[in-house]
Amino acid sequence: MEYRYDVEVEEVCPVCGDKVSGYHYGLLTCESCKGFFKRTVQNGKRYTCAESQACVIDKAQRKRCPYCRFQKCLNVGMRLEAVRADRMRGGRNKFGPMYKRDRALKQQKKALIRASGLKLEVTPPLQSPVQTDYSFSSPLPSLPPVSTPKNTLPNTPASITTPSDYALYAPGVPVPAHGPLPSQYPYPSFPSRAIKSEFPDHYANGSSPDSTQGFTYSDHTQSPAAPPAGLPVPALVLEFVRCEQDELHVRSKISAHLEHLQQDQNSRGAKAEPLSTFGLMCHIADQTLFSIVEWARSCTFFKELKVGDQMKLLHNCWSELLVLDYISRQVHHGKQDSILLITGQEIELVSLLAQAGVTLADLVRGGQELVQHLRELQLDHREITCFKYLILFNPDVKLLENQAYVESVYEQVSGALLEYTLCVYPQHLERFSQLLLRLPELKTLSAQAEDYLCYKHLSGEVPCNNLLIEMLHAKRTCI
DNA sequence: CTAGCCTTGAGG
DNA sequence: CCTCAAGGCTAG
Ligand SMILES: [Zn+2]
Ligand SMILES: [Zn+2]
Repeated sequence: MEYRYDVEVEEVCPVCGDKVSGYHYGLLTCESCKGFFKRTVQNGKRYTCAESQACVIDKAQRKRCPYCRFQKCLNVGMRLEAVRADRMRGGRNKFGPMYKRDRALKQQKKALIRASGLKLEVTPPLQSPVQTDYSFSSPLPSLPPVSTPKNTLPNTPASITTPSDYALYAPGVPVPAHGPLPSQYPYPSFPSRAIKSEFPDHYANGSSPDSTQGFTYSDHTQSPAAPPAGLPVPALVLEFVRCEQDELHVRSKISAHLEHLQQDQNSRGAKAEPLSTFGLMCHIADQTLFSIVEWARSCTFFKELKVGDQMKLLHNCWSELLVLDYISRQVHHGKQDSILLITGQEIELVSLLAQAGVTLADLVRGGQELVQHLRELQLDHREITCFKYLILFNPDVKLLENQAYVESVYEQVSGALLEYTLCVYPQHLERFSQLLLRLPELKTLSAQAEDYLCYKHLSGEVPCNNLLIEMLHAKRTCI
């Protein structure tokens, strides 16, 4: 089998099935649907359906019922805001970065499917009596196979089903199918004018988990100093460190995002109330979460999993990873009476505790205890990295397609961490278990933080359209 | 109206 | 520079 490098799995227009010509108004569509959507929105067209508003739209029949065609355009997520009111040509709009992310994801998915697809031909079907060996051998890319059930259609994003999945992985939010509306144009959603519409007034359907995050394959060179004891750092640990994101890079991205937010806020004049401190914190957490997801998707082992399993793992541990990020920053920060934000800002603990309610104050105090404990243990950045993997590859997550793989990764990481702690502190045999005991504490904290966030959300204090809320939704039924 | 092809122009 | 999604144009 000759392999062409880019076997472009012929992408198809989600509206009519014709050939895709690029991203148009939020997603990949064909040229004709692009034009149709533009004409319709620019001229404020209203159509009516001669049948029961359920006409089939395909390449052959798309001309028959513009009403149903436009309806389908909206349903698949084409965005009214991307049609420009001023008809300005050229340039880029705010969807640019999103398109980039979507491309990166599609490419990654393709690679994943290819990898597992190839494996499928060699691996005997299910229940291999042979214990699969997932172990990590030294020259790195001996990455474990991911078994794939045969019925997976490479072309269908079968694993993307929930709204939160969509927000995470797809451009644009699909417009929920309203009943037969007097007008086809969706109602303007909330006064959440967080996202400016390019097209004026009542057509706007403001809702977009907009993010300025793009993919970065950071290849910064860490200098892995040999541990004091002179023993070699386990290869796995080195690999983990190599995959780490550059903190400064993440910081600058988040700072830029917040700056945008601020500008947006200002340009809207005095009409909008200024962003509260809590709101600001939510945005910071949200952006941090984006960077965490980005990290996970590009990290060793994780990217080998199928998207469905990736989602389950992330839904399970996002808050722990978020709290770990916070905690490890404080450990590194090293000051008792202030906390350090990812943006580089320092906040006095006293003033924070004074402003915070009881719940938040308890949370912060709980966090400080854990920080103190970890400082005493002299937790270093390599161990933090191992923590991230131990949290991500939680063997307790159920209903995974590749449970054994996740368990195996967990085992290997904890083995590597043990080895590492012994090579740094050969005399301190307790250290490994001391470290591991912090994980349940961290889990407790993160659960409390989730509860707190949920409460704040219910009282309407969390800014809309963020990944934070999507993640809460994914795990809970309370909202 | 439709849809293929053309021109623009901000962002990288 | 180049890219590529936005708008423009015009036969059919
Ligand atoms: Zn189409
Ligand atoms: Zn119809």
